[in-house]
Amino acid sequence: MRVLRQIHARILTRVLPISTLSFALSKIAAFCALSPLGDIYYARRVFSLIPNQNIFSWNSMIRGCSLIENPSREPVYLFRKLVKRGYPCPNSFTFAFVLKACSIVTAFEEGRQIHTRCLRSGFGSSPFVQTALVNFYAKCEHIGLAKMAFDEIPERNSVAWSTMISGYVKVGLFNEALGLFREMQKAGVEPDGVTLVSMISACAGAGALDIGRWVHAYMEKQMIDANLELSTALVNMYARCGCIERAKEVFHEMPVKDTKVWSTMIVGLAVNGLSEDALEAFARMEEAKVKPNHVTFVGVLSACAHGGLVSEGWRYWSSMLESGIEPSMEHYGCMVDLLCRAGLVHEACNLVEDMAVPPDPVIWRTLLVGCKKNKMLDRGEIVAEQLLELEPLNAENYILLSNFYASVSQWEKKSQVRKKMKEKGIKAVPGCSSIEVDGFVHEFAMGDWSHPETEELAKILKDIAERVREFGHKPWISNVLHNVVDEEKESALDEHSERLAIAYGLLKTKAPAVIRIVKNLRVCWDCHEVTKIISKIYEREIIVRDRVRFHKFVNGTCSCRDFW
DNA sequence: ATAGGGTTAG
Repeated sequence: MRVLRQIHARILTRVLPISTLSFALSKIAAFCALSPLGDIYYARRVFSLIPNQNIFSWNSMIRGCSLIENPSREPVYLFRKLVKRGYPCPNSFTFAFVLKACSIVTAFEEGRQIHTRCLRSGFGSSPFVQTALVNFYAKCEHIGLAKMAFDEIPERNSVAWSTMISGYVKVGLFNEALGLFREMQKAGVEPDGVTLVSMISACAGAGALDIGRWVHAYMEKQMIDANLELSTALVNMYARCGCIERAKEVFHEMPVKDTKVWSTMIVGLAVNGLSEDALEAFARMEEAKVKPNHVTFVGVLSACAHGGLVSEGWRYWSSMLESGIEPSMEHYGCMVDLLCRAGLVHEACNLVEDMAVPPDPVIWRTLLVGCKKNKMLDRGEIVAEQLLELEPLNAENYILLSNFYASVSQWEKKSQVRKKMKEKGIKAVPGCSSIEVDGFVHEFAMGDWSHPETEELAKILKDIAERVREFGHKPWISNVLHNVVDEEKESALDEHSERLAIAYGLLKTKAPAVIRIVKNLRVCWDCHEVTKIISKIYEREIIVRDRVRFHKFVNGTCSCRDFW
């Protein structure tokens, strides 16, 4: 920037033809706006001094303002100003840049209007604009609109496909992402490194280990360089598929490791129940002089929470504050979780009271779970009141409170909660589990019998139920409605989605293949018990990833040591 | 005379 300022000063001392001056200033403005070494304030000043600003300078400014650290809607305002002035005329670059800006700040309405204007101006057929539109709608989580924009692209290159695939990943539609990749291959478009990063993320989200392994092998076959992004995605994928050994291998082979991949590894170890290893990795990270950030500490603190390591948790909490990281909601969440799991609900409440910002629903929910586990009815009711006031339309809250009342035999209050839920027309998020078989991810919702192989599935489920009962297991019925007859209660538990997915795994795979399940909610106590028994009587290793962590069931025991 | 779309950790 120092040299640039000198050049700028020299230009101003000379008498130059206006077009030359304009060109020189526009180059200076572009550098200041776009280079990582630039200075957006300087760019704005130079831009305002350019005689006859042409479209190049406008485009640089629009793009530059969206590249800064905390982008605002400034690019959109610049664009509006440009349109209002009527000169110079926006081109396809302008639309691509401003749409990108809208995607960064998720300015949905603004982007929609720009889309309309773009079609009117005849730039709807530019492949760059088309891809920018797909990206914009996907980032705003309007995935249907993104898909419509994608479908309208006549010639799709790998960038267009990657955009749509990453869009699906962004909104959690992992199976759709995997399906689109198959289509991409059918269409004969070669995936590149960026496509594979999104694919690996999709596999991580879906728990699709076999496809993930395939992508890894494909990468090596095509000699696609394992760069930082790809390696990080792989570490994450293996860890989130319960293959922590493979995750470690990829991690150790990396020549350069940044904060993100260290954090990935730490979180991966933590969710796999390897708390000590996660803390050990954190120590190595410090030795390697890689600076931890707020995400790293989320991993470290959650490792402490899952391992029940209270004093360590406080120690890392202090060291986080010392290193100047402001505790975020998630950090408080980890600490509250840690304290509640250890039965220190009062301490958790004190911490929440000391928070500088108002607690979010996650914090209240964690506290409520803590109160439930420790049967603290009065405290729990106070917490529940806060939670329902903050989030009156979330079914999960009512179900949690209802189960809380059930666990302390407060049947009257329990039915009141259910009634309130019904009155408000709130529907529970259905439990959903998936399993990957032969390269396809099969999804099962609770009590859903729409799977094509439903008859065989029913047979296995019956077999499981009988053998589990013979084994001496008694379902814990207060977890379900108390006002139905006992038999019905048991069958409702039998139909929890993970049971269906496990049954499908038993049907479709043979020992010693591991049965890997991904669940969208946390496992209930009964399912946890039953899965332990299944692992023993069917002699199969079963790995369940629930919403928070892994359970590895082997020969009747679980890696979480019944602490989750 | 000048430039561009898709990617990694909670």
